[in-house]
Amino acid sequence: MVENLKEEVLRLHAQVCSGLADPNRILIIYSLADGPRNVNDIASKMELPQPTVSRHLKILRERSIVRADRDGQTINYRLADHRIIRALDLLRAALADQLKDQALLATQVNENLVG
Amino acid sequence: MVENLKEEVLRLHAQVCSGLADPNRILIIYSLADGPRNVNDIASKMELPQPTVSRHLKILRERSIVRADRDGQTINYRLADHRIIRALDLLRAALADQLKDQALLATQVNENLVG
DNA sequence: ATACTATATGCATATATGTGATTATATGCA
DNA sequence: TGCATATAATCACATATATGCATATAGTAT
Repeated sequence: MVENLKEEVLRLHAQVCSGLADPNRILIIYSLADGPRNVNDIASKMELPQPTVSRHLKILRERSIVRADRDGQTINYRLADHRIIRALDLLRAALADQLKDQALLATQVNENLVG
Repeated sequence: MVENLKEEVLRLHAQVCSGLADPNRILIIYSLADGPRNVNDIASKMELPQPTVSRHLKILRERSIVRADRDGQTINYRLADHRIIRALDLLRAALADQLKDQALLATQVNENLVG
């Protein structure tokens, strides 16, 4: 019973994470970091077809990463929880350090080859 | 040029995130939080076939989420950067709050229906 | 009703997943 | 050096899911 609960939470967890697995969706999330945006704003900013953005927003909605508020004709999307930005920033920091280390390693290898 | 760089980093970022998109991989990551483990340990602990775990580990390796160190006959896997645990915990906290809110909302709706 | 905005659907293509069977790699010992 | 063993990775297959785009539908305001 407890195992099922754990598994369910894990599944949800993974579901949230799968919402982050596309570059366009990460861009959308960051574009919402400053405040709400509607679909067309995001689409024109990202230079993507509107249906494509809409589909990504649907995925983000289903995972409760963003919320939709209708305001007249437009629907504004906003982040459901800004901790997602902090989580992404943590991953970016880790990624940056890793790339830095790889670059350093490449330089050292190159120096060894040259020197 | 700068745009290409940004896109490349985003792609990498999404690649890292896609490594988190499977429940079994999240379990593997958490099972490595306490220290290194080899493939068979993880497989028996998770009750999954060894090739399945090996495949997930390959994905995690390709995304530099885990690193492999050979020690004699066994290969021990460890987390490349523990910030990934912090990022996952942030997402879990956000998810937990959200589930709590939903439960609260459900209770309130129920009270309204009953009372 | 009409124009405008946003969402949903259908299709083709591409990628992910789990599992059993097989192969590869490295170690340990004669 | 050569062989046996333990460990891990890969292959092959079926199934499932994700993606992009074009088109169609639904909802809102004037």
